[in-house]
Amino acid sequence: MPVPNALRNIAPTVWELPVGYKPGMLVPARIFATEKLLHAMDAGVFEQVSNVACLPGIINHAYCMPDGHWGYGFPIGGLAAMDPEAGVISPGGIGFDINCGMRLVLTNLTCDEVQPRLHHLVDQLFYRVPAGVGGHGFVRLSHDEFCRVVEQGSRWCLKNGYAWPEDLEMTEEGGCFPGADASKVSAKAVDRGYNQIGTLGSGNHYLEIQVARRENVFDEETARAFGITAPDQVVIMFHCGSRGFGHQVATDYLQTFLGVMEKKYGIQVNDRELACAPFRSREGQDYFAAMKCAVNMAFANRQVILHRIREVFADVFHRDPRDLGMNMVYDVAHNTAKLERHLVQGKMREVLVHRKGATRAFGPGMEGIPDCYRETGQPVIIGGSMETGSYLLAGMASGDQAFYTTAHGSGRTMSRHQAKKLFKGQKLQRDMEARGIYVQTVSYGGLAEEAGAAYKDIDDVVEATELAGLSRRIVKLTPVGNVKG
DNA sequence: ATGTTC
Repeated sequence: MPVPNALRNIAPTVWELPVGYKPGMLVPARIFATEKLLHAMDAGVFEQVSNVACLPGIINHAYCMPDGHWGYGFPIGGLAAMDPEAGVISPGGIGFDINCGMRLVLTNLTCDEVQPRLHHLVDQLFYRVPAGVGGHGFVRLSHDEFCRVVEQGSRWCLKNGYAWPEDLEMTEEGGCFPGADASKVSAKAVDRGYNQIGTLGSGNHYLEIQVARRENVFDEETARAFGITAPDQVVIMFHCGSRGFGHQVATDYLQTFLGVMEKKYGIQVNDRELACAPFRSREGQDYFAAMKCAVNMAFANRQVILHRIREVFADVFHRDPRDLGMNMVYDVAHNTAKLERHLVQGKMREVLVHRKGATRAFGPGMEGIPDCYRETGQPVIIGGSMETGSYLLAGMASGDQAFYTTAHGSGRTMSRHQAKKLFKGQKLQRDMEARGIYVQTVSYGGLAEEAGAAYKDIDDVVEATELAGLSRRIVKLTPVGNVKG
């Protein structure tokens, strides 16, 4: 793919489109990538990241991570920090699947211990963690009770027996963004979401049994701090978000913003998909409060899924989940907007950070990460495709160059439509089983869309984040079992 | 991503 002529190489893994690349840019646009990944990016990335650079109140740069690709308004892999007083909030900078994120859970089992029961284990997970479009969960909630879930997130789960106390500490922001207000959420969103707690969803959402092979440990000391202590230790990784609920919240407020952006607030954008409102406006604050509900719904969703996973392991291995060492490493969000304090031009100040397909990666010693990770920096979980593996990384002090943010996954190289034409789900399932990965899916078409070859090489993506100083590799994790939504 | 095109 040809890159724009105006693109300048600032450092080996940093590329910049200067102000003036297109009219209206307030700051330069920065792309983190190796030369190989840069050339694998679609033209939409350059178009979209430079459009983001035109949004009112943007600070420093508009950014795109190494796994960046074309998305709704913002690129997926997009990062933009706004001045909360003069800037805007934009749903396109967060994504439809609000608080889509990753959770990584330990076990003290080895691959050899799991292997004889792997099929049964994956089948049970497939049966007990509902997946697929329109899937509904086993938690029966009234609409009113669901409103408490979305205001309290993981705290609701703790009160209702779905969490261990320490799970909350190992979740970004304790599993609850404060200030969530269910009265800012439409009845339609509540109606779509109230029966979706504890469900995986579809698309690239999955639940995976993985192995930390000894030869894939990059930093043994940090791995140990993250709970990876034994050769061929088995871990569980899953990826999902706020389901139909978050989707409806995003849809509702995109509509609202389109109605007021120009007429009421006089804001012009290059693309209607960048619909936004001043952060301090009524509409902006309402969306922020509703978005937090979706964030908390996703935290609660992943928490209830973890509860179900623990039940399945207890049944399959006839042992208590505590005895199986099923503690969380961490839970990271990769589709959010959040007020954070950052050093901007030598001054600590509050900024509104939009991360869309981009993971917070706080470095060592920073406020807001668990004490046990103070020395190492926060754990960062980056999911690859179901065929090629995933990574556990750590935040770095040099992450300050991008508001302590890193990549979130592989990034697609082809559309879902193309992948479906190229791959056949049933054959893929057989091929993967021959290579030691047992897959269960609700949809063979959906499986084909997620073929490893439809994604960039995860090794390339994490290498780029490390070279750029955004996050460093700790352990590569290899899949042996997968439940595909 | 998504009661996958109100």
